[in-house]
Amino acid sequence: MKIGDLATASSTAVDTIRYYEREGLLPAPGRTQGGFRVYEQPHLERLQFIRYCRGLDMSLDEVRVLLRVKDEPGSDCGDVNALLDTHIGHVSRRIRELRALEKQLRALRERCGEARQADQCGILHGLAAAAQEAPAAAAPTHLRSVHGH
Amino acid sequence: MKIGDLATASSTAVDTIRYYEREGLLPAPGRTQGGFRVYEQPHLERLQFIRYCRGLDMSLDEVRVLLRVKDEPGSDCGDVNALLDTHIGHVSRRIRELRALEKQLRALRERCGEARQADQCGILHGLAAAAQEAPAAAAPTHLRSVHGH
DNA sequence: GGAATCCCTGGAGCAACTCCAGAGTCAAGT
DNA sequence: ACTTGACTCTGGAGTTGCTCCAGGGATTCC
Repeated sequence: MKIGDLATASSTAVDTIRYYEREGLLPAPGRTQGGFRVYEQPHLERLQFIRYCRGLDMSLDEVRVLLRVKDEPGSDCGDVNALLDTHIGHVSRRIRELRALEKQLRALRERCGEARQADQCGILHGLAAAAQEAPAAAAPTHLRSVHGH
Repeated sequence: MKIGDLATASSTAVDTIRYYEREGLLPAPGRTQGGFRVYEQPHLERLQFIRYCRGLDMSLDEVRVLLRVKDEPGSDCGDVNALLDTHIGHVSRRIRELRALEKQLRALRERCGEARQADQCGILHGLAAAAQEAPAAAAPTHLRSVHGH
């Protein structure tokens, strides 16, 4: 199958497939005489594995670890367990952060019921005051995504 | 004050301050004869406002909207309310996504109690099977961060 | 006046793609 | 056989919000 077929079969953009190849996640496939990539079933399965892991919010580096263990059937899967534990930790921390954030945002939103003049907007005032009064919290303390830091 | 003082006072990296200036979030300050930036109190307040909003996980584009309204005291703050509502929506959707994700990950983790040979690892098997059996879910359906799409 | 510390600009690099231009290849229809 | 249209190729730039140089100049302190 050609790259377009693989893209359809895996619901992945063609550019993303080529990107994974450059990144060493997918092995370089065969080529036609004209230079088109030709994929087989194992490529599809590997790609689906990668996409599924990405769907679980793993980074490509994390996926790389999984693939490396997967590629050596005799190896020990301790790394996989550890990776998953760490990843679960990241996800639940991020959930806690976002819950706190949501609370803050809802409190802020309550300060301005509906549109008025900007200089009387409770939200803008609230933000300005909070920025002054909470200099420690003024710097972002939480992670942007589940990965990071 | 010079850029380093502003950086200290706002817990912001010097590079970040220059970046905000390039991005038009902070007005270009005065300069010494030698070309050093010289900031006044209003700069600090504006920067703290920006950093606080970033701490609330707003994008710089969102902050830009807030600042624009803030800069025109007579204007209507409807945009601010709308922005906050949208942002709260993003955050709570992201929380829901991450909760579902956490559940999936914990279920997966249960499949391999401790380290064994990779080809018998319940996690790797679970991932491979899920990738096959859930072709619709194979493509990431959720957002990476609270922003996106 | 010399050293240490600051500051300047411009550009590259991160993650994980996405989108483009300009050129070549392939399959189907006539 | 030839044309058309859809597909594919490579290489490079753009995205977000910074961060981290290198190779200079400015200031300040002793």
